Amino acid sequence: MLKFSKKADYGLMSLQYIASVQFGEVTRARIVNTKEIAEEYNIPTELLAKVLQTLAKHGIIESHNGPKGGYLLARNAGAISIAQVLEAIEGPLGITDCYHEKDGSICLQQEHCTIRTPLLKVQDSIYQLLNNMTIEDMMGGTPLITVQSHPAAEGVER
Amino acid sequence: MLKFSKKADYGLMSLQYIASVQFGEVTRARIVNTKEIAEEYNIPTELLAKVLQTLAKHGIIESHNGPKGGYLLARNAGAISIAQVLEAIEGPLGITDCYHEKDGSICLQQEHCTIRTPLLKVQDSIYQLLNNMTIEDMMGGTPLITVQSHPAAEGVER
DNA sequence: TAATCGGAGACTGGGCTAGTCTCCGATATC
DNA sequence: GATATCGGAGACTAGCCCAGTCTCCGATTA
Repeated sequence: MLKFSKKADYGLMSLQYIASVQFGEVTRARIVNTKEIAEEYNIPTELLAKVLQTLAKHGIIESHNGPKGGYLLARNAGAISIAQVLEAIEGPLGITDCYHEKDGSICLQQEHCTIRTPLLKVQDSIYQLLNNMTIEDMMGGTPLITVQSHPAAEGVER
Repeated sequence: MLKFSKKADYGLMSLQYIASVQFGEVTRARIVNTKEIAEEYNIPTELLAKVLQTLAKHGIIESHNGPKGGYLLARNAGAISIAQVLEAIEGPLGITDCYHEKDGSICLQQEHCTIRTPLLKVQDSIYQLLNNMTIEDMMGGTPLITVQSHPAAEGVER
């Protein structure tokens, strides 16, 4: 449940990669193109292209056309939150349908719905969480860590 | 993004309703059946039946067969967390596929994946959030509140 | 001018969600 | 004990959306 789309994963990986190349100390700062990222992470090139185009359209990265073209972060990695990336790729956060009834569809439960308000609090909390974590925060991540499902958290502890 | 399934919504609404009938002060405590909840919230009866069966199978509610049968909360509303309900209905929490590779499918990005560890922290935070809110907490909710998308939270503020 | 990049649209297959239908077993009531 | 009312469970379906592919275009650099 509550899964990110693959596009979102790809987006986050790409941003993390671009940031590491652009601001990392290992190699000299340079522009990064779609193909390079796709090969690095084994992502289908043309799908990744769409993701990066979306991020560029939302002003998260800058695109540069032509040979030797590619992408650069539009602002510092510490100024790009996960929430912004997810919203760009997956659209606005909405735990429940009724929080953005764009298509005019009306919630049949609306008349007696009692979970709308409390769930909105949950949604806002999650949003804060995602909005407070940035690409920069993600860059300390060590690859190839074996991860167990969700360790501690079991039952209601209050 | 990050949307609950309708089944999850239905489950939460039902639990809230059952709790209000079972522990509420308005009417005398009584057992509640599928049809009653379905009519109250305009939910397809047979779909709701499946949801309730799932919740019963996970020990969140007790089922009683036969005429005058129905459901009761298996424990106090304060001891049923949203996380438990969602896990019963939608399966284990997994922000990203790689956190439960049951089907043996291997993440192609695994070799160089750098977002796995940081995203796991996000996931755990969300889990804590959902695990700390209970059906009882949801029962103060006022129906028919008009809700704007997500008000405050804008940009990265730290 | 040609090669290399991003931009953008149409298109497709597959899986999942939401919902329906049908039959079965359990049990309260008369 | 017969019957009506409940939950239990499985098969089935329509539709949507995600993931991925293909194709063509425009921009830019060498």
